[in-house]
Amino acid sequence: MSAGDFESRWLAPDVNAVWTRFLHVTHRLEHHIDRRLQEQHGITHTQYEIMVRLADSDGRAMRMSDLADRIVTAKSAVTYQINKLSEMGLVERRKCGRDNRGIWVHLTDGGAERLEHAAPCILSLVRELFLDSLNCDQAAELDKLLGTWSDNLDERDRNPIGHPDHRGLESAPELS
Amino acid sequence: MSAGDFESRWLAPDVNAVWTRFLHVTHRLEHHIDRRLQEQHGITHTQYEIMVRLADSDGRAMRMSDLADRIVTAKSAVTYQINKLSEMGLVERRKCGRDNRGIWVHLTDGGAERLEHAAPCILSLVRELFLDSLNCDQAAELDKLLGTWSDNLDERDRNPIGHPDHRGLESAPELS
DNA sequence: ATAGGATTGTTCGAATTCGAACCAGCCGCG
DNA sequence: CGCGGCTGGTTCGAATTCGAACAATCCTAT
Repeated sequence: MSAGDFESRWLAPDVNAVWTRFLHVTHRLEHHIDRRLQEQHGITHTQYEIMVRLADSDGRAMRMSDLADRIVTAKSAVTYQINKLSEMGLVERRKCGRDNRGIWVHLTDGGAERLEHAAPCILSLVRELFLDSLNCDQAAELDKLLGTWSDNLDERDRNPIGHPDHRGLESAPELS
Repeated sequence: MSAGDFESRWLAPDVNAVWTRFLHVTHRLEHHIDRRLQEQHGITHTQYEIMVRLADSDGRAMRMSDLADRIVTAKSAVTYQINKLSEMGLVERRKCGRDNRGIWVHLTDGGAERLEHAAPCILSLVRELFLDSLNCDQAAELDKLLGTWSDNLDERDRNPIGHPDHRGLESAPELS
């Protein structure tokens, strides 16, 4: 926490510390947004995310599974949330002819309206907390990093069993 | 998703898209690590985090409240987890003389051992997914960004009611 | 056609999280 | 002293999440 400490970290930050801070900041960000969203608009961050994803999609609709993938939760959780949103009238289930088991979740007009009411508020929050701190170069750099991480995860998911070409245990067992 | 699309995003990424990707990657990372941790070591990511924080602290001990702050969850959730870890014998509650209501959570020897068993595995995972993709400059840059975001959150928490000097609604109401 | 295998969504019970209410023990001020 | 206000932890009930099991449907290859 001393100035010297900070200075040295700035120049060559401990990579493990970066991961720790990443987790911490990430959680704080989400927690903050979630709370704000519930207090001022009566919806969860998950629900908000679902509605945003729907609004962004062609025909304001998505399949359940695709939603689960985007939001990164269990399918059952999506079912649960869609039930809730459906009861609130913000969302609607419709069968789509092609695939008789598939279901399309549609954002209703009410849902779109509700979203348009909430979005500016939380977008400005995101900007203030997150985006405004990025200059153009940093945004590009971060975007690139996100892409790399995403690719790493993709590869992992494609080949779930531990990489045979990577024995990961020869490196530091320290706990920081 | 086309090559041109990617190219242009690389050069001048849409800031809103950066936030979206950030959320997505963040969730995937945590999900992945959580699953691995449970499958191979029988503990939750939260539990792991708690134990790491304890191991990193002086005397391998922390106060409940401080833990709640670090992990960023409700105090009740910490109580719950500490009960669990305590039943598993990985952690121990002790009163500290000074403040009769305060409680110090200690990492037991068993806990330390368990942690030392799990840590290399998940550290190598974190490296592979996250850290190895950072060169030195990027790590420094990211660290700096994390600091900024953290400061933003600090200021927010210090002054919870919407900043009077910031009217956030004049900007784009688009939902992407 | 048709059996086997994958995919889609739901249901169910268990685990976890949250917030609000609550009980102490600390502190400052009369 | 002794009365309010704070802080640290717990308890409780409600909300949410997860994974596994299930049912229905599609797909592919014989």
